[in-house]
Amino acid sequence: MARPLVPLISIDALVTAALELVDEAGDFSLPKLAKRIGVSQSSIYNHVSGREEILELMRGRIISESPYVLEDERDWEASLRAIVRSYRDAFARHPKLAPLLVLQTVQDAQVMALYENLAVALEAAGFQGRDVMSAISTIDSFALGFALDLAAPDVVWAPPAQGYPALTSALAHAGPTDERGEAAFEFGLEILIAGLHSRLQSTVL
Amino acid sequence: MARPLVPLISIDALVTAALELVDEAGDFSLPKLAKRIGVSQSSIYNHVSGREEILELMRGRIISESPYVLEDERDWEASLRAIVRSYRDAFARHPKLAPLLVLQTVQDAQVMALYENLAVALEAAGFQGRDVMSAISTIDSFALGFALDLAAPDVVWAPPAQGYPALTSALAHAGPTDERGEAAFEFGLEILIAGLHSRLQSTVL
DNA sequence: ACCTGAACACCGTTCAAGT
DNA sequence: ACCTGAACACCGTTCAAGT
Repeated sequence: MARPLVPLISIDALVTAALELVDEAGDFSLPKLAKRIGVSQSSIYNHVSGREEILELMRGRIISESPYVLEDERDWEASLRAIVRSYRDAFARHPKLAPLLVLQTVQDAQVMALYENLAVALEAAGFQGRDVMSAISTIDSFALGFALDLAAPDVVWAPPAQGYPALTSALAHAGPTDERGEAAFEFGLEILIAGLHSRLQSTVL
Repeated sequence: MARPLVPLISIDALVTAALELVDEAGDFSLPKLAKRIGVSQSSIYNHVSGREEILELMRGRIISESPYVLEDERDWEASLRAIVRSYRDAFARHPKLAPLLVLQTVQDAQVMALYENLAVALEAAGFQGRDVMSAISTIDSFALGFALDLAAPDVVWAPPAQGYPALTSALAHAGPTDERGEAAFEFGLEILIAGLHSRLQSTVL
């Protein structure tokens, strides 16, 4: 077979299949991707520059699948909540994807727009100068960290029976895994916002 | 050559060489590691179960190279600062390592002890029940996120000239890269602690 | 116990050849 | 323009063979 009348591959189908592989197995490879869409490995390169671009397309896809609405530009707290929550939800639907993306620089325009909105909200809040960038970093670290937490459910959460009493007791009170993740995220978001408020007050004075 | 009188490989030398490779190139492979210590690829398996164990050993190494001292058990804020700072410093010395470790579950005892100390400090602060675990998750996300930030210096930080005014302006005020990372971490740590304080007050009332 | 070399089943990417 | 198959340079891991 050579060139077909209708292309066998679309970028959309490519991204969908790659995302399915990641959701199922935690990773994807070009051979497996090719097999899934019934095409030869090398023909993928007619649509995409390589593995990295596919990863970046996946980032764009999940971000756009989890849109956020900024109701009132002046309510920075609501904006910040909406943005962080949407970012986290995007990865909650594809937890295995987060670890694959941390190796790579963001290029997706949607994600860039998300950070722009964050910067706008923080200026509206009253942050100035270098603090705007510091706050973005902090929020970014927080959101990324929680996205990764979703992919690694038993990082801390299975200590040996002996020798970690406080940790074991904390775990016993935490409830089942999914609730725990949800509760932790809500807790963290409150901490973050309370911390930002407190910082604003001490700067203004 | 067969079995030498003195082993050619020590785990210590293995980990050191692997860490050098990661620091230099952002990754390591068994062939390259073998070449660096002048040994054949397969002999590595006489000392270590495989790639994953080497990664886990690297985690242990950098954590133990960045010790923390808990001066006063009752001063939870100081304890928390010391722990988070030490964790972050460990990765600051080997920024390229962080992305490689997020794919993997923590098994290192030193790291487990670090979380135990965190749990103790949070209970001393007055957190109870599921909040202890939520607070650990939040601190963990924060520390991990900042560690990753060190490895990806230009994630957000190079937006296109057009279309991202708030982000571009924030960047302009942020200063050089290294200072920016340092300032952001200090800012974030203050936010985190202020947020935890605020949460404690509102729960007590 | 510890090393070697060969082998295996995987990768991502390139490229000439086809229509 | 878009597909194929073969080729290349890489992986991680296993295993029989040596001392």
